[in-house]
Amino acid sequence: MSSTLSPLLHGLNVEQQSAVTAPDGPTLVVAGPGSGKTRVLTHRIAWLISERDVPPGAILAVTFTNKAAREMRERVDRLLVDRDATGLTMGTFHSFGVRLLRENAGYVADKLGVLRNFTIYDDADQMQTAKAAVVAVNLDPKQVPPRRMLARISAAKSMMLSPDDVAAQAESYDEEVVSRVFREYQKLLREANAVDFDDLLVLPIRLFDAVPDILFRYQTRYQYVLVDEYQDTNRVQYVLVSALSELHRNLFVVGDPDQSIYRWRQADIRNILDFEQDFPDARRIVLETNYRSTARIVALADNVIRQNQERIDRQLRTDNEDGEIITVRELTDQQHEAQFVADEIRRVMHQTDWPGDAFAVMYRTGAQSRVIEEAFRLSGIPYQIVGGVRFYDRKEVKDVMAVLRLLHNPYDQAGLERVLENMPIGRGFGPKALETLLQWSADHQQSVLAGMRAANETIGGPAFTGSARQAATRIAEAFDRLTAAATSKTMSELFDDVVAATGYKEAFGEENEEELERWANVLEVRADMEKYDSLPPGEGLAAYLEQVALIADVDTLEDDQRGRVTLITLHSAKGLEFPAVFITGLEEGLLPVSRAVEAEFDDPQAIEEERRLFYVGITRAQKLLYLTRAGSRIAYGRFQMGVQSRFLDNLPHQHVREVGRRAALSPRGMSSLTARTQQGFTSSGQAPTRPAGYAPPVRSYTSGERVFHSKFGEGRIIEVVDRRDDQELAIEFARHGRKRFMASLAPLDVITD
DNA sequence: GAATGCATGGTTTTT
DNA sequence: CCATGCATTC
Repeated sequence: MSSTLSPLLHGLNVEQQSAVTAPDGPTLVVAGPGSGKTRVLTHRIAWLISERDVPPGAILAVTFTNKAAREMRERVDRLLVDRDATGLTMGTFHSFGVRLLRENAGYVADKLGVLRNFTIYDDADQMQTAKAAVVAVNLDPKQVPPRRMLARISAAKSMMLSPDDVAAQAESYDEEVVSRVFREYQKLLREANAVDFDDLLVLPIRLFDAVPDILFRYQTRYQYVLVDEYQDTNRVQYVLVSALSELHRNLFVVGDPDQSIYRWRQADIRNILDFEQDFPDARRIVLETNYRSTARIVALADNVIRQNQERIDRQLRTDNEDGEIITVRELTDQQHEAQFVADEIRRVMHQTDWPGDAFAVMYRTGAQSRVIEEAFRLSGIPYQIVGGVRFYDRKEVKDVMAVLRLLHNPYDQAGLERVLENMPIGRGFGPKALETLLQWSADHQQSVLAGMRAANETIGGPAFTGSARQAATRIAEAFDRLTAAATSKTMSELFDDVVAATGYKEAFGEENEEELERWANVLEVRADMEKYDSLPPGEGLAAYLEQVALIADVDTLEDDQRGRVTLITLHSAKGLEFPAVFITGLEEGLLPVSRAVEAEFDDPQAIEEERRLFYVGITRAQKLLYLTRAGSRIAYGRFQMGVQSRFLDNLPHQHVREVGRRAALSPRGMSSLTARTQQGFTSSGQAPTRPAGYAPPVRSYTSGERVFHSKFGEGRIIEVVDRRDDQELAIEFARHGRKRFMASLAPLDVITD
């Protein structure tokens, strides 16, 4: 390396540079929001390749989403001048897990009993399997909800517990039940030659245990292991990463404990907090200068996160300018809230020329997007939703996908059930026949398709009734033809065969608008598959299915969707940034979510995680930040009064302007309706008490009041016109004459003296 | 075995 | 409010 500064270090601050050029050995980078974490990672990788001559194939970088991986790879490519990053392994934990299982398919089949063409079960498949498992162990799905079982099973897997482990540790009937369902669930997965998301992490570790040579090969290969979002890794991921980096010990992790928001998914914050205990020689680098947000936003974020008890004290800093004041806004109900967001986006767009994609609207639960969507449609604001019903979750898309899955993995029970239930080809093959088939498959260790084929074998075949046998024969023939097509035709040709052989097209009416659209979605799958036409037939199918299984909501977020406002959950928003951010639904029960509020006394961590989530949202904003809430909203079809979120307490009032209805804010703890009624009967005339330091509540202005405007200085209100949710003010300024403002938007303070 | 209608109960968050 | 599951009907 020459003595001149590497171009890779240009524009990096001292801490960032020391992270990028950190010597070998374990390194922990604690990176606050907007502190250039992605830059550090990409520059580090580029630096290893170009300055340290590390072969790209010796580097493994793990990210949280596919999108992040994609972007990071592009950035590394751009940073490398006369080299390229071919061979660099970059992806999510799950995609890496799949890759590992595929690369060692022979051993995986021998030692773990999972064949090379395994299917990755999605949520619905997992749920179906969990339900079948509950039934199989003679329990009632109504009393033992499969949903909850699935959560428990997933939790167990995340901690690398086997059904036997769970059984051994069981101390209650409840845990006993979990272990039994877990064992059955696992058995069903194997019968279907399927894996769930957790298996993608657990199976590689089991493989390493079974065949240490394989682990050694990967340890040798990956001289450098880098992990992004380390605060959100769970136990399995921790074990995987530790194992892989054990030989070279070049583990470089980046994370921020304050942004840990996946505890419910067994993310273990101790992974990052204890990093230095796990690796006593670890180097620690702290990035705390924020380059993303205005000083006001940073101050607010800092103020919010400081209220968490369980945290390492850290100061967020920025050299950015103050920026615009932050707006806290209360609206009467969720429709008004949505309309406010729409109107405000319109207004700011007009004023700034920012495109729609400069804006993001965030919320705690997916259900909240609906009303916002409606308001946007009415206002003609283009938007894209992250989450909600994904394209690949649409029924018609999943139906077609199920056929493809079955062609790839003839054991795929969940796939077959879907086909039989929803496609014309399944006519005449009902639940009874299915049960017979599944039983036969389990008994004979044969695939479900093989069972269909064996329908006419009088000895040893499944004991179908006459009509079911006919149907089975028909189905078997269709799948035989399709299986042949799958190995000889391109993906788009295969698609055509699939819809023809299953009679699926006929299932859609011609006149019905909705059905036409659903059919259009099916055709969209074809367009999607065409991208894989260039691959050899068998491989195209495998690659396509895998891609679809591991795709996440954020992965579909398009950067080139110019002009579209992003609607997104707070969870999905992690790692993103936008010039303007609206965080909606700042109400008790929503943010923090009710489950956390209920658990408040048993589990204070739950509320703290909610606060971190709020913090993540705040720190996505670069220039403008709005926090909104509705005074009431319709939940479960019923009217409900809202109580302001505790997270709006104690905001630094110099950075915040609160605008809302005149109605007093109710104290928490009782239903707001009750609170208001009680207030109505109080004769003391005293305002309800508030926690100390609470910023003055939003107020309505009255004519004659003296005010201070941040730009025009002192003035007096001479006219007030009430508007919906707002007031129009005419103000006479001492030095600037008369001006008109909307109360909600003008940077005004009332001069009380 | 399929279509239709009613009741029920459920909402965090996601790879 | 909604999606899902179950019962009733043909």
